[in-house]
Amino acid sequence: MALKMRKNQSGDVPYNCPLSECMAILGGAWTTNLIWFLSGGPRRFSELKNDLEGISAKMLTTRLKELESKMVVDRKVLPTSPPSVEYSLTELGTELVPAINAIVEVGHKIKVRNGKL
Amino acid sequence: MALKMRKNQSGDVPYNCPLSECMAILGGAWTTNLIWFLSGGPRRFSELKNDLEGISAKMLTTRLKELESKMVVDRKVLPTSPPSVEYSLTELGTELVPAINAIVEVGHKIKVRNGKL
DNA sequence: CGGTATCCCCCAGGATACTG
DNA sequence: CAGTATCCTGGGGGATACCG
Repeated sequence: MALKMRKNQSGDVPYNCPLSECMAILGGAWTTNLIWFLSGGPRRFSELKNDLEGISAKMLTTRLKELESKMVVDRKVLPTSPPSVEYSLTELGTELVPAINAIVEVGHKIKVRNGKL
Repeated sequence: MALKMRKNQSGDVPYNCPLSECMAILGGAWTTNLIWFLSGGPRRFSELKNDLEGISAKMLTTRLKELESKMVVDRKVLPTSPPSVEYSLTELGTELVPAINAIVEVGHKIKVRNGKL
């Protein structure tokens, strides 16, 4: 199912372990998938919207902006008509890929092991 | 900040990529940290509550039950008085650790690189 | 100690409509 | 095509109180 992420009411940081920094990036719903698809190479807005089947334009924009502000994703506007925008992983974003791959790998193991969670 | 995870309204699976299985496990708020602390060895309820500073008993119970039902965590009641309960990672849970370590590692890189996200 | 029960807040994110 | 604006909702999860 889709996952949503929220801050808690206090707004404080509960992550008191080494996971904080990276989870702050990977935390948002769709985020890991977004990075996963971008890891295949630059991708345009509408392509990503297709990749992430079911995501709303609003959330895609939100996540992309968030990742852009965190220097994970690069946004490049191509001077075409109609305008097209290309998103790609920054160097930092690329560094997240191994972690995501590790997740994918375990996910696969789980799937193989017992077709169902 | 603390992260909350929610299902979407449709209840459908948006994860249309290899991340689904594992993220379904790691998705919950506190979950990665919980597994992280358990990776150090068996731990009791109150110890975990201390580890995960700020978590409510309710959520800790919820997450532990969820992970137990997903065969990630094992719950063992020790016949002591007062009663104590020991939680530990199952074999499956142990397989999640490398993925989490990968996340930790990237998080550390990020921290080193620019002390702030 | 190791939980469960209740109450309720809150915002991530979906749906829809519109723009340059 | 690539968004932005607005409205709304549901369930995650905090706070608190209580139990065996």
